[in-house]
Order: sequence, then C-alpha cells, then structure tokens
Amino acid sequence: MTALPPQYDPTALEAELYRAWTDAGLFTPAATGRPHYVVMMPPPNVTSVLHVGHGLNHTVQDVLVRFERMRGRDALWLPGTDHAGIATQNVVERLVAKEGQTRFDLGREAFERRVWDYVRETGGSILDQLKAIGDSCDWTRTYFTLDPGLSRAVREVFVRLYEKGLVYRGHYIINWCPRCLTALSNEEAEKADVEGRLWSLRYPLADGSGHLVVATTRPETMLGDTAVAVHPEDARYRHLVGRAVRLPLVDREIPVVADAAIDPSFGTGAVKVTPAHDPTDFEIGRRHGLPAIDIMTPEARLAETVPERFRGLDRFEARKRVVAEVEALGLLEKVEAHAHAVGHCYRCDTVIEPRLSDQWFVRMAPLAEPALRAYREGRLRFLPERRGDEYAQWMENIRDWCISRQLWWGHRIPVWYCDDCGATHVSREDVTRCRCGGAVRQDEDVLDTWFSSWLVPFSSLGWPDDTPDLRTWYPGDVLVTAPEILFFWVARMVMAGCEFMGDIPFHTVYLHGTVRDTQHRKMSKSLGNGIDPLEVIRRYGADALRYTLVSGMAVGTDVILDPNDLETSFAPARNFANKLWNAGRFILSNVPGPTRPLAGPHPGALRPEELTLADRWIIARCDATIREATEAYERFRLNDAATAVYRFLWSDLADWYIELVKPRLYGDAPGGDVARAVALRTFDVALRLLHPVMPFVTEALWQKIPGKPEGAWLCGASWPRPDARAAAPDALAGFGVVQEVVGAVRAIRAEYDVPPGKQVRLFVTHPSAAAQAAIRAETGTILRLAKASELTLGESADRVGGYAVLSDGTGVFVPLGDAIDLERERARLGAELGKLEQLIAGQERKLGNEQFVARAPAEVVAKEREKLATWREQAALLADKRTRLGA
RNA sequence: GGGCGAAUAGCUCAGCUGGUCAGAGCGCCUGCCUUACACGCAGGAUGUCGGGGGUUCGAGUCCCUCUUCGCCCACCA
Repeated sequence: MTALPPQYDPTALEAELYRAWTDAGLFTPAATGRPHYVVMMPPPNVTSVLHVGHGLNHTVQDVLVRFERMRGRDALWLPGTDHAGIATQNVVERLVAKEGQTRFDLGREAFERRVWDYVRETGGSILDQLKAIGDSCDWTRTYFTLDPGLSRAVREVFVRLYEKGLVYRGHYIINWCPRCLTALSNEEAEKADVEGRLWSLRYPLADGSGHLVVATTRPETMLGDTAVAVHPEDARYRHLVGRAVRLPLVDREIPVVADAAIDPSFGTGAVKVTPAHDPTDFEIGRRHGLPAIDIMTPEARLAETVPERFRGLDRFEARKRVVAEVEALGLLEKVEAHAHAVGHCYRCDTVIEPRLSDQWFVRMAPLAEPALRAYREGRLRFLPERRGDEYAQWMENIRDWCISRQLWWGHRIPVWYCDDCGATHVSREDVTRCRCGGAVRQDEDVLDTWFSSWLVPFSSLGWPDDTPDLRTWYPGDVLVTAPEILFFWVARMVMAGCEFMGDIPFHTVYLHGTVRDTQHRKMSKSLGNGIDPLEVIRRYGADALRYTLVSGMAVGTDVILDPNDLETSFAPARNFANKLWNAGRFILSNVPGPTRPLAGPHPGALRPEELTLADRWIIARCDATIREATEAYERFRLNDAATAVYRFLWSDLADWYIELVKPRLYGDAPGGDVARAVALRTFDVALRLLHPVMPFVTEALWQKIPGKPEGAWLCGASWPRPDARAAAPDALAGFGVVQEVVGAVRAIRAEYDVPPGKQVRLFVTHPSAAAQAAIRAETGTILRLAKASELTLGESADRVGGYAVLSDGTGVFVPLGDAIDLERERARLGAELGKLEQLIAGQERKLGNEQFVARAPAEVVAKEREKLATWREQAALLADKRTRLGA
C-alpha cells in the first residue's frame, strides 16, 4: 500500500471523499421495502450563512442518519431551503437602500425580480456549506419553499382550510412591526423583559367634580382613548360608571364603563381604554360599543387622528411630549419604575406595536386537538421529555394564527376580490374575472413563511399528488432541531400532518441545545461572539468540528465553546483524528493482505486456543464497545457513543493492544497471523462505530483495509454486531491484572527515578489464582511493557525496593538496589529534604511571631499555616522514601 | 405572575433505576524525540459533588429549603 503521511490532513481528503459518496449515490436511498428512516432537515433560510448553530444541528442529524443507514435502513435525509419572507426581503431591501432606493421606488414586480435574482445568485451557498460539514442528505430531492410544487401545496392547504371554515379574514389587533411594515404572528413577537415606567395620569371628570387616575406604560396611546374602564364590583368607582371624563390634551369626553376584565387590585383599578392599540382594550371596546381610533401610521408615527401638534411624531417622541404636556397641566400623578414584557420583532428586534387591521387567520383549536392527542397517547415523543410539556401547554392554549404578511416576498394569498359585485374568490387556480364579469384584483398580501414550511414533511414529497415518494417516505421518523422553533415549525408540522395526511409526520422530536460562549451567551453576529464553522473546518477538519460538538452535548444541554480560543475547543478532537490516523497507519502497514476470519465456520477461522489473553481481551472490549455505542446512538446519547469509541480506540487499542502486539507483527513471529486478524478486525469495527461522528477520517482509513470489497464505502457499510463466539468477558478481568502489574511497576519506576532504559527485576507476591493465570499467560507482555528483565512469582530476598498492592490484593515488588544508583538517589533525596527543612524552619519562625499572627489578616495567616502543613507532609514522604532506600 | 431546568477538579462537562461514582478531556507538575503518532508516550497533583436541613444501613444520586444562573409561558394596563 502507499505510505500514508504521519499527520492527518483533513483538507486534502474531505472534499474528495464527499464527492465520492455522492457520486456513488450513497445519500439517495432506494426504496427497498426495508424499514425506512426519514429525517426532514429544518430548511435553512435561503440567504443564511452557515453558523455554528447549523453545525450542531446538522451534525446531530447526520450522525443519526449515518448510523441508521449503516444499520440497514433506507435512510432519507431530505434537504431544502426556506424563502424566509421577512428575513430575505429585509436583506434585499438593505441592498436596494444602498442604491438610495426603497422597494416602493422599484415597485412590486421589479422588487420581486430583484429578490429572485439575489436568491438565484447566492441562495445555494448555504447548501454547499452544509456539504463541508459532511451532511449525508439526498441532494437529488432538494426543495425550495417557493418551488412550483410546494407553492401548489400552499394554495391547496389555504383553500381547503378556507372551505372548512378554518381560514378566515378578520379585523383584530395584531402584532405589527413598524420597521418591517407587516403583521406578525404571536410567536414572531418575542417577549422581552424591559425596565419601563408606569405613568399615572389624572383624567378630570366632565362635570368638574374631581378626577380619575389611570395608569399606563404607553402614555402616547391616550390620544386614542375612547373610555375609562373599572371593575363592575369596585365600590370606589361604582358611582362613576356611566358618567364621563374629559380626556386631557384631546379635550374629548369619554365614558366610564364597567368591565370584568379589569383587575381592581392593580394600580388604581381604573384603566384607560384604547381599542385600536391594545388587545384587551379592543375586547372591552367591542363589549361596550366604543369607537376605535387608530392614532398611528404603519411606521408608528402619530396620525391625522390626533391633535395637530402631535402629528408625525415618532411614537417614543410622542410619549415624551404627551407626558410633558400632561405634567404641565398638573395631571401627572406619579411615575414609577415598572418591569414588564414587551414584544419585539423576531427579525429586526423593533418594539412591536399592537395594531388594528384586517388580516387572514387560521382557526387553530380544531387542528391542535389531534396533535395534542398524538402526544398524550405517546405516539409523539420529545427529547428531552420536558419539552413535551411545553408543546402540550402551547397546544392547550392555542390561539388563532395570523398568516397574512404585508410583504412582497412570499406566497401571494390566493384570494381575489371583485370591485364590481364585492365577491371574494378563494381559489386553487388564478382568477382573472369575476362571475359577474367584473375585473378582480388579488389580495396584496403574502403568507407567513411558516405557512409553507409547516407542510414540508409531505409537500416536499409531491403532495397534494399521491406520488410514490409520498407513499414511501411519509410519515418520517425523527425531527432534529433547536427548541426555538418548537412552536413556529415543529408543532405546526404535527398539526398539518394530522390534518392533511391523517398521521403525524414523525414520532420523535429531538430538541438539542444551543451553542453558547463561555459567558453562556448565545452566539450571534451582533455580539461578535460567533464561531465560523468553515474556519474550524479549515483549521481542524470537519471531523474535529463534529466530534467537538457531539461530545460537548448531552441530551438537552447547551454546548459551551470559547470563540476566542478555538485551539482549546477543537484541538483535542483534531488530535483524536490524528491518533486514529496513526493507529490506522501502523495497523495497515503491518497487515499486508486479507486476514483470517476471527470466528465462524470458515476453514481458516481462528481457533479459540490460538488466541492469547490479550487477543481475547481486546475482542471482548471491542464487543462491549459495540454494545455501548449502539445503545448510546439509539438513545440519542451521542456524546456517550463518541466517548465510548474514543476510549476503545485510544485507551484500549492504541495504548495497550497495539503496543503489546508489536513483537508478534514484526517478521514471521509466531501468532502473527492471529494478531493481524484481531488487530484488523477490531480496528475495522472501531472505524464503523465512529463513522457517524467522524465520517471523513474513518472512510479514508477504511478504504485502505485489506480485503475490502472493490468499490465499497464505509458510508454504506454494515453496522458491526457483537460476535458472541469470539467474545471472552472473562478476559476483561484477567487482562486487567496484567494492566495493573504493568502500571504498578511504571509508577514505582517513576517514583524512584529509575532511568528509562534500565531493566528491573519484578516479584509478584501472593497472587490470586486468577492473577496467577493471567500473569503466566502474558509474562512476555508484562516484561516488555514494564521494562523488566525477569518476573518471579514469589517473595524476593531483597529488602530495598518499591512495593505496590493491586486491587485484588496481589503484591508487586521491584528491588531497587541494583536498578538505581542508591547513593545518588539518597543524596538527591537528602538535598531535597534539606531544602524543605530550611523552608519549614523559616515558616515556623514566621508563624511563631506573635506580631505576625495577631496583625496579618486571618486569611493570610491561614494560608501560611497551610503552606507549612504541606511542606511538613512532603518532608515526611521524602524521609520515608529515603528509609526505603536503606539510608 | 405561573411552570421547568441547571449548579461536580483552574476550564468545559460525564456520572441514566441511591451502595468501586468521586470520573473524562483540556490545563498544570515530573520524566521521555521508545522506528504509528511530541496533534505523542509514561507517571503525578487537584474536588467538604452550590449552602443548610431531612429520609436511608448507605446520597452528587431521593425529599424540603435557601442562593445563583438559565429556559418556556402569561392581554395586570
């Protein structure tokens, strides 16, 4: 075989291996009829740039898919991109702004073309970046949520829900982003705690008999007040209900109404009512027939409906102005600090303005019912389990979904209005003319991005047509994502699956953690604390990135990485890949051709009596690792799986088996063929077990395995199974003794500074029966690894030496009289002891000084006392050592 | 305001159904360029398992409480 370089160079191999896998079609499953394993990739935004969050999410998915593929399931991981309405439109709007224009300058059609150009130009890059991570998804099925097929599914769903009465148009208070100029769903309005203020304002009674005090966090909205509300049972205000107050600044008379929605214990128990700008107030307004005065423009500036001096002011400017004027009138009762939650746009973080408008909604309760049932009946499970409660809680309190967006980028709402007869057409096909013959115009709005992504488990497979793909791959199995989109996407996919396919789209939802920095802050562009996965791949390799992410992640916990120290984070995994590489180099260079089968009916198979204790031990360890890793992968404990294989490869195979088997591999030493067979087989197994996590380095090595079938890829190879015939659990204990003996001698050598090249004699005293057998079986190994010239079972005549007791009580004795220069060693110890005694004497003087003890801070004194104690202990140890050397 | 997590070596974390669980990696200390690997090998030090109380023959592991961080939900203006 061609010599492999001593350092693994990921960049030289990864791209080529990836191409080989795709060329071989390994990621495109054939529908063989075997059990399938289907994972829907959370479609990244088409404009997004790969960040480490993708890295984590995709590594987890890829590990699971590769594992199940090797287990023989038809594994489909279906990739796609999301048109991401608001996010993408914002990106292009910024580009247009650089040219000094707005989308309104361009006009709708031109702007849409501009977005399409942008998407076509840059849209694929995120997918290419995913390939660098090693994603084994089926690129032949890649979709985009604005593809014709998926767009047809969107229309079909809209029309069907409309026909069932589950889609409706309504006039309500919705969450409005004054910067994006669109309505948002409740989920898209992220609540954030804000340290705000609560202003108490006096509203004079219209008859001049006094005033009412109302409290508000948004004083500017008073310009749109149309009532003051109190609780009907509130004795303080009962006499005022039905009377009127005079709204300051506006000079408008508004009624005092009684409404049960008011909490008498909060503030003064009297509330200003602004039906056009608050959901609760809107409901109160409805119940009492109050007018709703919209006082704001879409940009959240004050509108024509307020007194002239306020018009055009930004809402926060207006707030200051209103407060100032109220105060000038002597009507500001008080201002208090007030912490409360305020909605922010999840795309641009602008403070949400509740706004009254006409929007399209989905009635969700009927859709939630079967989705909730699936969870309650255990057909749908969550990892970690507690996330299931969040899901259930959300489903139980589900609110209608505002799906219309005042954007230009997205699926246009399939509704046409006739201006002549006023008819509304909701249609799967484009409508060009009304029944009445009049012209029609399509609804200007587009649909929420999530209105297309909630369908992907089936729309990506050809729905609404009844395609073979759909029949084969629906329902899927596992959904892997971050908890942030549990409601946006996961919960809604379950509802859509139940409604349109009659079955949930996956049975398991695995919600992994978030990648955070060492201060536990989420990594983000704005904080500048991100880690660029491509840089990590460039410097350490994709395998190192993957291994680091996987091993840092227990089920449901976050992954903490230091963006300022990639070396600390990623070098260990890179080192592991290199270790694997070198173990492979060694084994492969010593195994020139195919080896004998380990066990079984084959004529050349190894016979049990040919195996040494060490052979049986490594086979047993290998089998145990197969069980451990397999179970861990099955239980989504990817970190445990990674750790198990790491331990086996490094601590067992490399540190022990390879070391001890060397003499058998060189030349024509006896037992060489057995050693080669065992080494190759266990190494092959380890490569398979590790492949899901580190696909590249394992594949590169596996390609060199002698006897590998022509054209076979580890990526498509079978998952290893424990081989009961070759397994030897008893060897675990036996070889454990061997390891302990070697370890004990090494420790003694280190302790007494025995020169590295110096051979020692070794006595094993009163060994247990099992220990005796093990030591006899591997005497050669012990002598070599302990650098001992002879091993005697029994007592030694020497008195000077190092002694150790093993866990089973077996004693290990190393005479040292002839192994070290006793005089020199005694002198060394004596010198060390002398230095220490001087230090101790000085310290004792210091602590004997009453001035010091009385005046120095207590902690300092304590620290000095500790030092003294430590030195005394060290001195005692040195003295003991010297005694053992016969001094 | 409700609900839920987490606090274990200097750092990042394992420790799943109470009894070799006091661990791993990194870092640190001491030797080694031993012909697979110095991205390595061998040896070593380090923790009142957040504080307090309880259950138990026995508790990082169960219960209560306190402290500190984090997450989800919520129309008290």
